Amino acid sequence: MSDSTKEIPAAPSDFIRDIVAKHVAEKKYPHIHTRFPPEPNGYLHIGHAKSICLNFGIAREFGGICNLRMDDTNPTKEDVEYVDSIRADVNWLIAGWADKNLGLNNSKPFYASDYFDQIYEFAIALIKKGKAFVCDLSPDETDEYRRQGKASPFRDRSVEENLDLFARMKAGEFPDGKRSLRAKIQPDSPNIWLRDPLIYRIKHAEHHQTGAKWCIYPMYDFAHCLSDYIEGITHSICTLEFEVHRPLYDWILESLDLPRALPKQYEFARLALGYTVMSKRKLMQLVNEKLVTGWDDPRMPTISGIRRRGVTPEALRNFAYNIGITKYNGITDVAVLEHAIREDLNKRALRRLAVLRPLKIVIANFPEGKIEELDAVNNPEDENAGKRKIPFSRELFIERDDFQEIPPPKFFRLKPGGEVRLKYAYIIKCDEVVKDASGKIVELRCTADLDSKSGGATAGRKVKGTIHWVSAKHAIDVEVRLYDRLFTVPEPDADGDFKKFLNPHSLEVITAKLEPSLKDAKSNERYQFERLAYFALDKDSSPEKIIFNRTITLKDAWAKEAQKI
RNA sequence: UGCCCGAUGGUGUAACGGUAGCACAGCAGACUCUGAAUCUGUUUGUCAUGGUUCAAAUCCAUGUCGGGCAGCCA
Repeated sequence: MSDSTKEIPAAPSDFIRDIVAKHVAEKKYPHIHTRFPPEPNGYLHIGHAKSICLNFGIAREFGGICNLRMDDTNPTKEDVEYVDSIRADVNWLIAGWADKNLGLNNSKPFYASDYFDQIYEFAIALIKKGKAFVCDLSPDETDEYRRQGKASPFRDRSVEENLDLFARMKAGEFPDGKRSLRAKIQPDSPNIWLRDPLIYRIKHAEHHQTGAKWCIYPMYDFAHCLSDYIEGITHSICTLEFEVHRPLYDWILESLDLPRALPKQYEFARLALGYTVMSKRKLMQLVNEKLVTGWDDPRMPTISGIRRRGVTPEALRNFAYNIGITKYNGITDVAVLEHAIREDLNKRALRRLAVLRPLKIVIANFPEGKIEELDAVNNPEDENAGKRKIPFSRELFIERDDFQEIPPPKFFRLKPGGEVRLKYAYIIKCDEVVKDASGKIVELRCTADLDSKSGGATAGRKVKGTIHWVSAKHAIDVEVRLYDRLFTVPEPDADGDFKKFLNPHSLEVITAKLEPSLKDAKSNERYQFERLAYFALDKDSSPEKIIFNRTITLKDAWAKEAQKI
């Protein structure tokens, strides 16, 4: 099987795609048009990635377009910093996959705020139809009336008075909260969102896009369906909590007697992932309280954090594909994400030798000063990745974990008197354990079977274990950041304070010994330090100070076995 | 409390009235110059009770459990 056919999974199927496919078959719309509408009030997280993959995936599979739209109707919570991060994250996730299906407005995202003039006109049209009114009730009174299903006493104002008052709201004559524009639907509807919902509120606040132009802003329910209509969206896909809003979405559009086909809203379950939190509020808390280094901290479930950690967009997309789309609110096992990451990295990562926690060994029968250049395979999964040379000498470092003075059963690494193969090099035997005054092992004296090198006379000799190593005088000392799960429990936000479940060991910074070729590591490459984990250069890495992030460990069957003992 | 939505192995998902399948995880084994990868085998499931039907995970009713909404947030 060729790689290209292997890498493109069969088009996924789910209840939303089934609906779209049916509409395509019926030729219900000239073309399919979706949208991804984040509010720029925080960074995108992996839950948004699910939505991006759904919306752009549909556009891609059905030859349509997916608009990137900032849902920016609440200026007091939003910021351009977030606009910029959202653009970067979306572009990164869809690059080379659905970038041709990305709908932009003069190479910029769409903004709901671009439509404020039109939305205002739609509000006036609604007033003229007698379907909206200006209400003088205070916020508290409004709540109370709606709870009781009671009509506002201002419900029956004349169209003229409503028009006048709404114009004066816009002109800035009233303070925040003094009046609002409400849809006139049904004060005692069983659906709260049909109980004459607010569609415009007064907010004397500058907007990051429209500046000081407005002091009234449309509510989500009013702006969203109209933005969809204005952009010609056919399928407006959102998460389950908007399900109860759907009748309002339809009511607004139908009440306006619009000439073109109306968009329809469909809802799916948002992603919940084990061992993390997903709400923007909680993520913001972690950032503000400096419990992480920022929105793009590699431990964060944000797209920027995941990217910085070293995960590729392909892995994230495969994950999104694997979890499916339903209306069931479940919690996805992180193992599914981790599997998608490992599967992707296994195919692409360049293999390298690196020792995280060094233990010095001396090969007594290897001449002092002699250096051998050994051939090493860059990627056994990809022949085209070629080979490289790694230096071998008398003094080496091996992983401390790879030696046990008193080995447990089934330990087939190095032990006193035991043999092990040094990857790409010789079979060695441990002759002597050297300790310091405190009893700590500081060095191992070994001898090598000098014929056992690859291609040598005894190269075929079987020993149970193979371990990695670096040449002591050639290895480079590099900062390596070892990341682990941010939380210690599968559902940190199940109840109470999620912060008490923060994993104190979610980051460990060490100086590791790497094979010299890693001096030239590239930020767009992925590396596997053999037998350990996958790594990528951190965004703060420079030639002067190289920094590696551990993206994810290799599966470790020995750790599991050792636990049983 | 009212309204809305949902329920298939441990987890996530498929089966669209006709053989309950897939992935992850788990377990056992093979292979291995990565205890990785790969390969083989395997444990575990239709929320409950009624009804419709030759036939129900699927349709209907009731119940149970879970989620959402009840901001001038989105």
